[in-house]
Amino acid sequence: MKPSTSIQDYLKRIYELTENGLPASTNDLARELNVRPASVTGMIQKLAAEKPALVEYQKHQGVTLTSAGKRAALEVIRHHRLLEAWLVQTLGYSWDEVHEEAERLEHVISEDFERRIAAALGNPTRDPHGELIPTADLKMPVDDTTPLSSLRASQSATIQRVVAADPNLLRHLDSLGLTPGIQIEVIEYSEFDNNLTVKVGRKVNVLGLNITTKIFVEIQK
Amino acid sequence: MKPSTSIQDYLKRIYELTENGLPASTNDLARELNVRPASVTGMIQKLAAEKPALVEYQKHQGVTLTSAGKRAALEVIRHHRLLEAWLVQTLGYSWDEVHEEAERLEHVISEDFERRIAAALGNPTRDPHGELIPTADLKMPVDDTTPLSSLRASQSATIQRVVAADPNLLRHLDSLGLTPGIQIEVIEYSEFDNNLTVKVGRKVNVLGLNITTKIFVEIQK
DNA sequence: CTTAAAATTTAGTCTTACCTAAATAATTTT
DNA sequence: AAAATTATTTAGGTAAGACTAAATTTTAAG
Ligand SMILES: [Mn+2]
Ligand SMILES: [Mn+2]
Ligand SMILES: [Mn+2]
Ligand SMILES: [Mn+2]
Repeated sequence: MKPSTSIQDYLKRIYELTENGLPASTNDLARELNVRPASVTGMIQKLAAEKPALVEYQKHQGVTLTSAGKRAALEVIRHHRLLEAWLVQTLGYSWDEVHEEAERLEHVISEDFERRIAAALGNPTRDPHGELIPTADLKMPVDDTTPLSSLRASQSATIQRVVAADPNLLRHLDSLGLTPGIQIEVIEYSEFDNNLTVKVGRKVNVLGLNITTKIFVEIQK
Repeated sequence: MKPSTSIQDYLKRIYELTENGLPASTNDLARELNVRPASVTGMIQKLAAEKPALVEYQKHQGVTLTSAGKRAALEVIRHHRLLEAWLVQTLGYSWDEVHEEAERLEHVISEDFERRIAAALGNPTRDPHGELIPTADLKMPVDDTTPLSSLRASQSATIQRVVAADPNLLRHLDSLGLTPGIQIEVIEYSEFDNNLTVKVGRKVNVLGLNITTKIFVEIQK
């Protein structure tokens, strides 16, 4: 049976919070899901009791996904990211507007709908923010991008991915031309404040750590 | 506040069942909603108690929509029919496949999404089955079509609307070329079985009442 | 190592939207 | 007009998923 919308949201957040290899804490989940910690404990216990279990859970030790849970999470994430790509491509949404809409649609589209938009988009590998889209057989491709913050003077790169949810930040980056697919070149690095001076097209901008750690690039050889 | 998915479905069904001018019965609603009559009574009482009331209800006398209820129903119907049109246009769904998908999406799309697809489609007035789409300000246009069953020999007409939910019937009609926008001409009428012999393109078919009462046309002057 | 603070879990409620079984009302049949 | 049938409502439950308040554990500080 297909998990409820609530369960899908829990699994998706657990996936995201455990990408660093560590279990997700009750509090972190509560914050991400806009729900009280007590509710999270209740849901986690339920997910751990499902057959097959969707999460691995030890009291007070946080929670991780089982393989069944991970599969269900990737299913939702695939829907979400394909939807974002599709809303941008076919309805002219901007990348700061798509998230909310995809957040609701992801739970109700059919597998047929999923196949149709994937095909219509040419089976894209990244969403409008550059996040990798899980494949049709629910494997997450490995991301080999590098944070812009680790580049130094004279290095050139292509922006692959921007990790930001805040629409204001996204619009700001858009206005600077810092979007996936764009070529950039690092002009200067300041070791005191970690600022990077970056050339984008013919414009040059000085970017702080708060921005350069959120942009992931592929370095030019 | 936006009504729940359940309430939206109740209001939509009540709208449809009361289009003939009569109140909708508990049993009919239960059948349409795949729910038990007792559940319908419960929900109806709740909808009648809302402020403002969404339905008018007298015990044992059936239920009708208030103006607030009708507005909420038209909102859902507009979503449904725009979605159907859009799924057919942009994702290549056939008219027998769209209904189910739209039935789920209608509850979760934003008003922004609604505006975008309406604009992308050129503000269409009918969905793929020819059903009228409520306007953006939630008025239902008047339908002035005539059932094909009432035409007689030598009359010509354009198909406007096909009232059928059964995918098999829809596919059959599609195979006969009986779809909205198509020109037809009545060759012969049989008063014994009410069959109509109809020319569609260069093909001629004999259609029974079960089909001719489901096809609505605009008669050529 | 003991205490204070923070995180987590338990216990008990609430709301929504269903259900079944039983009671009542309305409609048909005889 | 009474009896039988059908439709509808009431009463009492269940399941999901949230919440608050209180109890317990874990972690951090002194
Ligand atoms: Mn979601
Ligand atoms: Mn899927
Ligand atoms: Mn429909
Ligand atoms: Mn709307």
